[in-house]
Amino acid sequence: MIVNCQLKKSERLTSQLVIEKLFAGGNASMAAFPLRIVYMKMRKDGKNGSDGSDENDEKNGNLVGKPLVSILVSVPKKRFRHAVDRNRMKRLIREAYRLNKHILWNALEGKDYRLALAFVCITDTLPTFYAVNKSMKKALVRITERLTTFVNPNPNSEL
RNA sequence: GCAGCCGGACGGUCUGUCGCUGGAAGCCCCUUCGGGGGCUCAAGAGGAAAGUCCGGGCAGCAUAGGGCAUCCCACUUCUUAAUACGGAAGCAGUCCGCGAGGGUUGAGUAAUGCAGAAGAAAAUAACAACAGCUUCGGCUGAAAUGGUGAGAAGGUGAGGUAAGAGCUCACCAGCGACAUGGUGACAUGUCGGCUGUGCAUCUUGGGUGCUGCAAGUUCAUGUAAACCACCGCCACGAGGGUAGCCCGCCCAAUUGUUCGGUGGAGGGUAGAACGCUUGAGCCAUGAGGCGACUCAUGGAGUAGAUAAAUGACAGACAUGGACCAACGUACGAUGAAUGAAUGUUCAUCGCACAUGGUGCAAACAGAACCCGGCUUAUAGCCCGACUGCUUUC
RNA sequence: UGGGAUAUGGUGUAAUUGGCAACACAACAGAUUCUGGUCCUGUUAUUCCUGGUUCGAGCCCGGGUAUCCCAA
Repeated sequence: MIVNCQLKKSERLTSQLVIEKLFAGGNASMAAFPLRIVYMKMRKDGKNGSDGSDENDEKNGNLVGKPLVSILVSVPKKRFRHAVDRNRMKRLIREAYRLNKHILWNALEGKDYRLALAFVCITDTLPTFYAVNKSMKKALVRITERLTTFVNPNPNSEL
């Protein structure tokens, strides 16, 4: 199989420090209707901050290391009151990303930074999978365009 | 057949492609030898997982002991790990339903207090009206009638009387005593005196430590102000602790509080592992019991995430009701023919069933330490008991 | 996930064993004025919803709904 369609636990964003940094402000964000996407660049060699330095030291010899992109999915309780609907929305978003992640990964091949992504749901009604899939494709294409055209859209991440 | 009521069971199935989570006794690759990755294999949400209304397990802290207060519970007898939450079978009242049934209330009232407005009066009754006497001002008797109110001194009828009254009698409601039946709540009968309603305090009986897996344990990182021990100085005090009070107990003029110093111990932050899933559990059979339930025997059985897995897409089948099609069967209505008549035959219409096709519907809802109960939300379907109406025999 | 609290006009708050739902501001209408403001008068409530206890419920007791707070 040429296109990698897996989405493991290691590609999920779980560190509280990185999440706080991501939502602290100054990071680029964009809306694609059912979703709002916040993303942030991180240095690949682990000099970005104190978040993962020791882990990178451990795995320097390993070629795999950390994945190129870590993601986070968030569905607020205010929009969907029932846990069933929240779970379904998260599953739809995860599925759409899983099937379209090759767009980003191909663009990031050979670059010297990694990416942290957050998908936030901004709709009140449950969409179909087709709608989510369509807007996910559009959003990922737009992100790759931005990354290639603007070399440094986010000066905060260098500090 | 239709409508209903009570109890119980269930709450989609299968295939393909791509994925997620933890596990393994397998195989392969990498390795700093700690481990990591891939393949394969079998497993992976509920009847309510929900609300958090109760209780228990489990964990930590506290705790010599006793009494009172606070707080909780309250028809009876059982039942459960569980006093309270609950469950079963009953008792008494009340409301709804034609009924099967359903809802709801119920420890006691000896004492004390309160009961707005209305009303004469809300409990030592007397406004109008009644009766007797009268100097016509009133006095006396009595509590049936009127009006107010949720509630007006047991109710109805008869006797009785100046007028009246449980004053007397019969029946009824309530209270007490006795007898009988029942484990009991109570029921029935006899006798007695002659009886207001509601709430609270109260009385009686029983019970009650606090906090909750973000509990708690371990590891790594790491060093504050709170805490403990010792020392010092100035000032104040005779007591302090024991969860509210008292007794009791413990410490205490060699002390306590405040302040300063030294030492011990380790708070916060970010993280990993354990706790973490076999539990008062489930199913079957037999026995006991009206029943809830209990006992015995046998059997099956890997959800365990942590910014939080159990999914996405495509298709098939089953289920439900809707529409359409043609034909068949059964029933009913109308019309025609025939016949003295029941009837028979034909045509049209309606309805039901079976067949095929089309598209539709398919609920409520997602484990987070575990368990039991309750409550709430639920499309549809099945089983059993029973009720009402209609039809046939 | 585990604990806990609240809901009263448009807004902010009251309401004493349970007994006529009150106050301020705002809005609207009227009156006053040549007009506007001030002042005066009036109107605006199914006490979050729904059952129960009671003669009577904002208050007491069940069950829902919504909002908020605390604990890493």
